Amino acid sequence: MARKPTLRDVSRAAGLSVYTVSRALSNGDGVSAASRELVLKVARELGYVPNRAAQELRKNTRSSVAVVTASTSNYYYIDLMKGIQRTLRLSDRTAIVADIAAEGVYTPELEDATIQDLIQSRTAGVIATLTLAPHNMKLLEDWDIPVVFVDSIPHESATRVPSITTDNFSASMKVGAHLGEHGYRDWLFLAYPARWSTRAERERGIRAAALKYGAGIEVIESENDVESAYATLTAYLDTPGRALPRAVIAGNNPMLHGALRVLHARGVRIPDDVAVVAFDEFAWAALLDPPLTVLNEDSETIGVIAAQTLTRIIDDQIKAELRGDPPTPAYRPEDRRELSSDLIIRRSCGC
Amino acid sequence: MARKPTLRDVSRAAGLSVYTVSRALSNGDGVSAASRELVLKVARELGYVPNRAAQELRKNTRSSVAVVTASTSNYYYIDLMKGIQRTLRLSDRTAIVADIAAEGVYTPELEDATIQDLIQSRTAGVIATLTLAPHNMKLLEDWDIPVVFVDSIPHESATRVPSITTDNFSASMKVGAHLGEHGYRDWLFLAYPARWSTRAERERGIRAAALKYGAGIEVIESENDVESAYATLTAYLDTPGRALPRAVIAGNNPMLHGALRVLHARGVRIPDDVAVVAFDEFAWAALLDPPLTVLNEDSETIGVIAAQTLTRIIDDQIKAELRGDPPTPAYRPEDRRELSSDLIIRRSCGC
DNA sequence: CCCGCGAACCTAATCGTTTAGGAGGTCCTT
DNA sequence: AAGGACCTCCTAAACGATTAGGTTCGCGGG
Repeated sequence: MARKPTLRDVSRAAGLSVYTVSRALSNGDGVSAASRELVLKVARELGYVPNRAAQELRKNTRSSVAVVTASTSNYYYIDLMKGIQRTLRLSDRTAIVADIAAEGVYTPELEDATIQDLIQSRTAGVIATLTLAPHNMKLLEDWDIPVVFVDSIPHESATRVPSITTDNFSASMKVGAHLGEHGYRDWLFLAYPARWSTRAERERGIRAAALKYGAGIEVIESENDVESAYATLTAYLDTPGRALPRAVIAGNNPMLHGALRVLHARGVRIPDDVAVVAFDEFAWAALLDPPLTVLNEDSETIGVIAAQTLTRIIDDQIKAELRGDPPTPAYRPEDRRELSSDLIIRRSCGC
Repeated sequence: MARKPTLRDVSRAAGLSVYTVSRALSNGDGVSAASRELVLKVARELGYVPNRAAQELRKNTRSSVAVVTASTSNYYYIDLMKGIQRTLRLSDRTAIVADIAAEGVYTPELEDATIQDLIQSRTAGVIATLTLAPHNMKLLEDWDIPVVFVDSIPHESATRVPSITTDNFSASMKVGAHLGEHGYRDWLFLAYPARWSTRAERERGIRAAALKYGAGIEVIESENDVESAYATLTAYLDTPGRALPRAVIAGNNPMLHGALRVLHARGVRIPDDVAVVAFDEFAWAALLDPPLTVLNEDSETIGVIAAQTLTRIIDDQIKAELRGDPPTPAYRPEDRRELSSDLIIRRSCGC
């Protein structure tokens, strides 16, 4: 098309003012049935499609929500995104994913740049899967952009911000208890960085369980991707004088993947030589060799709840704005939800 | 913040016109070093962030690229997206994923609505992972929105449109040949709908191989998700008088998942009772029980190439526009790329 | 001393919408 | 017949940026 048709083109072709055309297309009143029909017909013939940038500029609205993640190699995000997308579709919003990890590695600069970018595009809201830097939370607050945390919780300076998480402490206790009941007394927790707030809770739960069952617990930390997990665990096991632990607890999906790869590479038998349990159930867990005992965080549901919460806050904001009130996000205490999760017992624990 | 600072606010605070401020912030010339510094300082103090909707409207540019998919439950997309994101980041563009499957099921209406939505937001370009309806291709063409296909190829009415695919025919031949050399003579191909053009190629290759090795081949089709695959295969096997095939070929990732679940549920031993091979290598394939023999489509590379191709076309478009030429996407014949792929032989085939 | 030129800056139009504030016309009520 | 109440439709001002086309001013050359 040489020049894309605009409202004015439709207006000229229909012999009506742009006002009437606009109203007709947006289903507003103040337009006779005849005019509306004419407008719709002409618009169709011309192939008119409204320009969203112009609409958003004029109406001061925005239609997309950003999901901020790092390390998309985490398969857990698939289900999460599914839940989010499904829910957002109901209110005609779209999700864009903003990954603050380049080549798999997180950098604070990239986090800052990403947030800046989100503000530039005046995102309607943010769903964050990891704890964001306080100054970035401040920025989002300044611009009245609501944030909902998922899985991770916000930095303590932002306690009002909603979060949908699992009760990671109890969950970890369950994991530890199961290991303890198997009689294992020598555990290794393969953890990811504390940037994901779940890390601390999970470690705390595991440690509490270890204490209760009189088990020894070692915690090692790796970057949040498969390669790092592989390297970290290998280095740990290769340290002279170090014996295999009796049980390995993988902190999340990438940690699990890395750990399984090193155990396979070394010909270690699971669960006979070492038992393996992990967080974050995912589609293939039951089909692995052996089938994996994992904690079932229902991440699709978490995604749904997060998206619903965010949607509600955004809608409230819009209403407030119409009333002439400031569009400060109205967070409610009950938006901080903590779901429980079950241990799905399969074979890798020794059962 | 009560009212978000705009260019005008910065202009007033700095005592300079909006023109000067705009030029200073966008690093243009015609501004003295002193003024530029002042502007930057004031902008920082006020927390000014440009409004992208206004910029895009005025400059008639757009910064995001849409990835059109259906059925995100396909794990194969993770690597693809990784490649795409990584590449787009280089040119300051962002990817938004537009899923044209609601609750996992594809509908033509949703495809139309999605395309309409992409045009409304004046997307810079589209990466399509499945064949789009001809009228939607027409629409995108009318709006000068370049499209690059990935994995699938476009409908025959749009032969000039680029596509980055694997050579599915040869690949399928490899799969079939390997099965043939194992001496298996009774194959079942679990396929997804032909909306993904790979389906036809893959079936053709398998059939050719079956012919060559004198094997019997049955093809059954399911919707492109795990549940459907499970149901379809179960129904097939439950048909009275039907025996287990000697080899199952899973057409893609969801088909594989469904198939493995029914085989596990029935206590069928792999590869002793039936051999399993699949398309689309993915992260967990080597850790399954047994480790899976799969075709290695390097989907991250495909993503990179697709994003590079699209980026180049968009940049050419922008240049053409600056010259005053029409912004018709300049597709080149060499943009139709077909990569080869290897069979990764593990254990599920009987090796 | 005057002219010309370039740098620095400004005014105002523009991108494609939405919408406040009227204007004109029809029709009912009294 | 006059006054209102409604519709329908229009004009023109936003929204927040970019930029074409001036204007002003200082300075160097003739």
